[in-house]
Amino acid sequence: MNIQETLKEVITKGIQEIYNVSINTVEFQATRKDFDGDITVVVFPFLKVIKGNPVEIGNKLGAYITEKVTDAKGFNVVKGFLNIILNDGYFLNHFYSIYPLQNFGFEKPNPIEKSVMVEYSSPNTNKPLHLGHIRNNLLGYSVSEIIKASGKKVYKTQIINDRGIHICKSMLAYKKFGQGETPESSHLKGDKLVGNYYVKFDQEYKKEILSLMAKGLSEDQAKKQAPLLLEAQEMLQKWEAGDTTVVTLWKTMNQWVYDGFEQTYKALGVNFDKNYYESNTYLLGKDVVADGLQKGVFFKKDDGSVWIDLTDEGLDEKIVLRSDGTAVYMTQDIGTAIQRIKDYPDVGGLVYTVGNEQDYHFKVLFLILKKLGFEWAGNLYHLSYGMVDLPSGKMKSREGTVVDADDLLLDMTTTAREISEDLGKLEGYTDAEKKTLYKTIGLGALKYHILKVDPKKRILFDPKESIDFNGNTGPFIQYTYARIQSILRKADFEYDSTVVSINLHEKEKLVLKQLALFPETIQLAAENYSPAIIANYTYDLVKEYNSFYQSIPILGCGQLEEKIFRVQLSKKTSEVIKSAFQILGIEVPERM
RNA sequence: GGUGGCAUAGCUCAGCUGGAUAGAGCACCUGCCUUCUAAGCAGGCGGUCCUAGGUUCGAAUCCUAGUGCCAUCACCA
Repeated sequence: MNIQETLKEVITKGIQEIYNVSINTVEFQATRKDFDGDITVVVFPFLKVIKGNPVEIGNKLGAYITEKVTDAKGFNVVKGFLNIILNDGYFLNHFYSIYPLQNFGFEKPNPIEKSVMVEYSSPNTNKPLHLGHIRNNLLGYSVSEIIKASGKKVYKTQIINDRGIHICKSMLAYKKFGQGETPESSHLKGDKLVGNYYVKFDQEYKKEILSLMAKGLSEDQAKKQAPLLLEAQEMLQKWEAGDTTVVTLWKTMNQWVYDGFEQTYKALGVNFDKNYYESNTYLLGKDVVADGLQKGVFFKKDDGSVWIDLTDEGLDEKIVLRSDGTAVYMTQDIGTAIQRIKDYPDVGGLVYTVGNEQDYHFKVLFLILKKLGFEWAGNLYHLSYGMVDLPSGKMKSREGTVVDADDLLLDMTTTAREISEDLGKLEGYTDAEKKTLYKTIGLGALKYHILKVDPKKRILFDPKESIDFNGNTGPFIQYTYARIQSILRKADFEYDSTVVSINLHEKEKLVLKQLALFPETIQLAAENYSPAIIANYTYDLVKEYNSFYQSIPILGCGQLEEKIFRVQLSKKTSEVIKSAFQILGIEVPERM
């Protein structure tokens, strides 16, 4: 039983004995640093059943607790706060209960719990990945790992948007202007090459619009009648009809893009258990809609289009099937969700990592699935995150105002190299080791920078201002890890024994307390789908550790038992740093 | 206009189910490398927690109204 439960029992009993009233909750909080004590009981809520002065009640309770609870050695009362001071033995016991654990804080997959499928990335195959995708990928990957660590099996997936008018646009531009260019001939990454033609299409299309407008058409007319657009639409029809030439080109260009994406994913350190392709799923869902129409979940309008009426839920009517019987995005998403549960019957819930511009779409999707009566429909979550904007505003691929993912990753590595070379601490490292390290640090800086922010908040990214490597940053935490590794390398004595008879230093206690919070932090982060909670926890841990590190000697400590304990404490701290960063998708270096 | 999100130090952000004097980092200023890695530590400066009401012993946190920014409301994705 943990100390909080023990205290709750004792307090309940104490209040019964002293005041002859019963209470059912006790409010605890960690004692603030500027007060003496370890755990605090808030007395105010008791005033509802006990009339009296909170300080007096606090004193009586404090005395009762110190008498009954062996781990409590003293107390003080400030206003209505009863601060309880615990014995060092309590902290040491707790430490040795977690010290030997391999994956402290991680819950083993619970066989009773249903698995979760997390979708993230889900790119279009007509342009390269940019900073917005990076946020998506980092969030999706990390949330997957966090849920896993919280005790559920997780499948990572993406749906690749490999068909549609936008794909035809780059295909058409390539056909017209490509002159047989390939990634090999141009030495371009495949996704970059294809992206160039997407931009090219837009440029040529705009020219056509202008010339049509010069001939007297309105802007709207010109946009609809531009020959390039008509041709792209025609291409889409041919694709849907299975036209060999179009499909061959589509396959070729998509493969280029996949190869390019694969490189970027690898560089980012993300992966997937299962890929879905829109070209396979876009027709799914139609049967379900027909079914739902029979059941009366949907209704048909005179023109044959099928809708759902969500006005009762405060939303609008939403189309689920066009009048010509073709599927819209929603149709597909309904079908894909059902398909996923079919493919993975152990999955009991889905998480969609998609930007907050699609909040409405997912609200509707979830409602529809619920109305269709799927029992898992209550376990759908839209991991909605804020946009990554530039000082100039939104990133737009067609206008070239994007921060390219590959470029950014390279920049981060370069910065890491420059800083490392300046500091010059890598004597004895081979060039290959250094290269790996620069990547670890650069990537760590970027990932931490993005993940430490609450997902729902938008991020303003200024390419001119470099991402920090000092303060509340990834490299700072990695650095602390590396410092501890250095200590462990130098600790050339046995430090396996259990230490019992030492007086804990205040700084040691602070580190211990923070370590103890790791398991509940993982659960909290999983419940909130928030890597930011893990990031902030880790930062707090590292701050406490550094303060300890710098104010008392570890290896230089003359007293053997204390020295052993300090090494053990350091070791455990580094393990937790590593675990926490692992679920953020960030690596830690042995030296830096 | 309807709906949703966000608003905390000059800048970037924490602040768990309401609790003590609202916390970090960056920037600026002071100290600390002949002792375990100074990508660090210790300290200083800096706040009408958007505004106005309300609930409460107690509100940055909950409720209402307003303001600002963003998103969304298509037989688009």
